[in-house]
Amino acid sequence: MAEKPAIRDAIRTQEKILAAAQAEFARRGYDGARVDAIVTRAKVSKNLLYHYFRGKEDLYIRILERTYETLRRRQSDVPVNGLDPLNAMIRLCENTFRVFVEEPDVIVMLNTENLHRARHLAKSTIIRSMYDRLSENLREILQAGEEQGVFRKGVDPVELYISISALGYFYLSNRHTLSMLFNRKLSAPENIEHRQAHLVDMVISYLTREPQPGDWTPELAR
Amino acid sequence: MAEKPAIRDAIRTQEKILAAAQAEFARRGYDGARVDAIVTRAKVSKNLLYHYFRGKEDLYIRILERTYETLRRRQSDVPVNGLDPLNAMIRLCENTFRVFVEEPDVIVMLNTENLHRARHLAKSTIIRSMYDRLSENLREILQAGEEQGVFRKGVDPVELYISISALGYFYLSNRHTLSMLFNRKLSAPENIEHRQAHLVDMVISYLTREPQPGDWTPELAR
DNA sequence: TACTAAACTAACCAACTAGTCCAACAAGGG
DNA sequence: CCCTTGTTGGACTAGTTGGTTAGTTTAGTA
Repeated sequence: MAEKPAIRDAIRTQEKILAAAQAEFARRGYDGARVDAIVTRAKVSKNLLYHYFRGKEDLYIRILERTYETLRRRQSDVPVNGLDPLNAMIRLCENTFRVFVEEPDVIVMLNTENLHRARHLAKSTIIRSMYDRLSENLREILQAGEEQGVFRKGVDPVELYISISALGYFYLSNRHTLSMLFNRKLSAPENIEHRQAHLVDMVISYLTREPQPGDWTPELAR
Repeated sequence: MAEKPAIRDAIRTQEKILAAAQAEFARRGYDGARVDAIVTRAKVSKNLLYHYFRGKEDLYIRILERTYETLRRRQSDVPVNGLDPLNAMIRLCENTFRVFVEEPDVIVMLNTENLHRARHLAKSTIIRSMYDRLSENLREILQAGEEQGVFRKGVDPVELYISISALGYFYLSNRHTLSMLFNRKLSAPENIEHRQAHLVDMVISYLTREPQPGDWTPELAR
């Protein structure tokens, strides 16, 4: 902000390349991305890319790491502590959804990485360490809610986190096909808002409903 | 069945090519898929592929159409009619999830198509016509449940369908990264079963809970 | 048996793609 | 002024990739 757009700034240049790489990978996926397209986007010569980075895969892993950093930072930069369990949970839901809405690149990166069966994620020790705190955090909220009698008992934190993510993620990641099939523009702001409310509604309904035995047959033993 | 594995059988050969193409596209996505890999998988010469199909994209669209056919057929081949709303809904949830579990290619194909922003889907009129009945069907179940006082009022069928899909789809499509981050093998059969029960639990909890005003602040107007 | 259409193949091609090499230029600090 | 560091340009390669050409084999039929 205070600095001029310096002509020769190694860090800034690398940042430009990374930004271009992110845009390209998030647009086309790993196999669809073109190194030439990245250097063009970054307005940088090809040599420079190979000067600062080992190559396409190296660049991809960097972007993947940044993706998870963004995800975790934005999920946890909320003062969830200090709130009562119900409002903490609502906040957590809204935050998770908001990240996906405001950082759409995240979704494509995660999809791409899953297409590759988490091959690159396996190589990155940094990312895996970021998820230790999450389920712990979630467990605390759940336990507090349980003790206060507002949440049902025995909720699995991981399963719940997956559900919270799922309700927003799928809506956004599959919005192109869904919009076409249901003739409804899912990315319209009012629909996004509506989805957020629906997400919160579902999660809280689930948590605040005491499951009655014999309520509905589990149907597992068919 | 009655026929021998005929040496020269045009239809059978095309089927072999399509099967190989599906395997390849579902494994690597559109850009990662290789035409050479398809002909090798199909044990067929390359030009035969170009004899029967226009090219890679044509083949891809064929597979995409088959994907949606499978999806819709397997979702609706259940006798949902005749059941009470609650059990009909449970069946619908289980079916939707089961398709994703048993036809994992579907997930990758849909992800791939969304990466390409439904570009190919837009070209296929056949697929779009398959989704007219779905939301109608869902609306009927919801209305019946509403009238019998077992479901809450004013549920949006499309929003609900997206949620039902989401809870299973995301779990499976992102299982590679999630398994690694949470140190839990999501594709283990017992976990799959567990997820199915959780999915049904969430959906039914949502539907059977009458939302109380002031229950939790919508938090939309911050 | 001669002929034909369809089924099928091997070899090839032109375009593309990730990555390299080398020579040079530009800016700023000492 | 020089030296380090940042940066560009262009030509190049080795391997891939989607797609084509030119031709062979097989089954059915008259």
